[in-house]
Amino acid sequence: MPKSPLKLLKSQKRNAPPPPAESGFDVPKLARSTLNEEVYEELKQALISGKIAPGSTMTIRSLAQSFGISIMPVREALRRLVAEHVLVLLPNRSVALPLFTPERFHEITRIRTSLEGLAAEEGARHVTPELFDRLTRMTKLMETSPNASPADVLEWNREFHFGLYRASGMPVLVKMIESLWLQVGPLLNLQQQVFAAEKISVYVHHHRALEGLKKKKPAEVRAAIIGDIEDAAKIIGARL
Amino acid sequence: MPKSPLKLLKSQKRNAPPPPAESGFDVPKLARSTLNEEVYEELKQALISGKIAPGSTMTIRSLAQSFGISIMPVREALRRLVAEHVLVLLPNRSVALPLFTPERFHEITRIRTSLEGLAAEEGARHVTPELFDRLTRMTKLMETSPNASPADVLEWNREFHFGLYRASGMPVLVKMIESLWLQVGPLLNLQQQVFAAEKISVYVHHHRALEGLKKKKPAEVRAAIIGDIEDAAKIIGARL
DNA sequence: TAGTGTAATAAGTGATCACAGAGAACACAA
DNA sequence: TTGTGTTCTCTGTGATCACTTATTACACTA
Repeated sequence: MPKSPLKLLKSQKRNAPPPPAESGFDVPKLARSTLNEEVYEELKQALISGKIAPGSTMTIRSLAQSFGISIMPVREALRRLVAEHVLVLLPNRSVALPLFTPERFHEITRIRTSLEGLAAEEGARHVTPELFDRLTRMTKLMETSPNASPADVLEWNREFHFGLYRASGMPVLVKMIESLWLQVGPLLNLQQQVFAAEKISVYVHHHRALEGLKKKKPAEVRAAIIGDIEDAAKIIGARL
Repeated sequence: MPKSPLKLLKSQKRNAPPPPAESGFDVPKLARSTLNEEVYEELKQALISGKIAPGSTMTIRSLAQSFGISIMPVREALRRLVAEHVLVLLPNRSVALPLFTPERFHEITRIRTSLEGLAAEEGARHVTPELFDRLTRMTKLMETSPNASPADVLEWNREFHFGLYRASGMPVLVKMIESLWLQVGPLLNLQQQVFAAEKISVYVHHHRALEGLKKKKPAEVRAAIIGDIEDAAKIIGARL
């Protein structure tokens, strides 16, 4: 089991003396974010961008040292990711990014079709013209940017899906789908690389969804999103 | 916003000198459980048994004092429950059991029908004769125990549902459903009290499910479970 | 009496320390 | 060389302390 050193961010010590002067006005900072949230976001980002290999373990202390902070915020961030099933607790009580078995992947795909199908159908019922334009723009962006980085394409794809899902007005559902995307995060990256390499286009499903939105047929939107998920899963599933 | 004192358990201090002798054999203790897990389980139990009122806030220190331990395990247990959306983080960063709005309840019900429908249908495909017997027994138990405590009935009902769901062989799905049940936990208790008071029987759905299992018609099992969820939700939804 | 500003208290966050268990490294014997 | 036992290090868990922020209480003034 490889151990990832994970030198993500070498920030300065926190309890070192404060920066020299800091004279002048402070920015309002509406929502003071805590250190553990920053670590959480940082780790999440590392996961979805494929910087951490599935199966690798990580220790609290080494991460804390990489971040240049004490172990407390790292501890909380890791436990949160475990609670969200993004990381798993090994019997030794150390945390690891779970390995993807074909069974687990297949199961998550089935759950995704069920949940995202619901979100898509309900989102279709509440779609506004502005949202429709944004979704169209995202799809165009993906199609007409052959040289875009996989990370960019993934981000556009994410915006397309979640833009539609959020329109459902079902925040709990959206959170659950986000959690599922996080769990398949390491694979999404692989998926996009395969797509880019083999020039596979799954945008037919996006177009079907847009069509369904225009015709105000929520059931068609649902079918299109499910097709999108299943087609992508077929590619990845074959490579597990 | 009421503050629940929550005197759950007055255990002895942890870092007090160890018990006098402890001579004799220790039980093997396969999985050494940590203090934060115990607190987590304890709080979970308090939630599903309705001991904590929705909307009430709780503080780390007061809980720690109730348990007679330091704040660390309580801190981790609370954050875990927040990560699982059982508790919410208020803007003040204090935690609370969320209030149930009709919208949230309705949304969770829709998600439940989607997810539990899937689990029921898939469970029906893998049901064994032994499991069928157990499910039949649970239903009989519920029907023929007019004086059973609501907590007992809830437990039997839970075993019926999750026994079926677990047969699906989809552990991720089962975990997600468990999380949803936890979120509606405070209402499940209310529900059972209403049922007991008004002698409402929802067991027709259980019988339909058993029938579907016997006839090997997974789709019918799905429909029965969805009917069960929606009927129960109708009762509760009307009282929100 | 009502409103406001200040002091006192409580609570969450982060750092550090202490401890116990697991794992690795190493030395010694067969 | 291989197996075994011991030691040492590493890691997670829990306790305690320090700090900052938010809430409450209280006193003073209009």
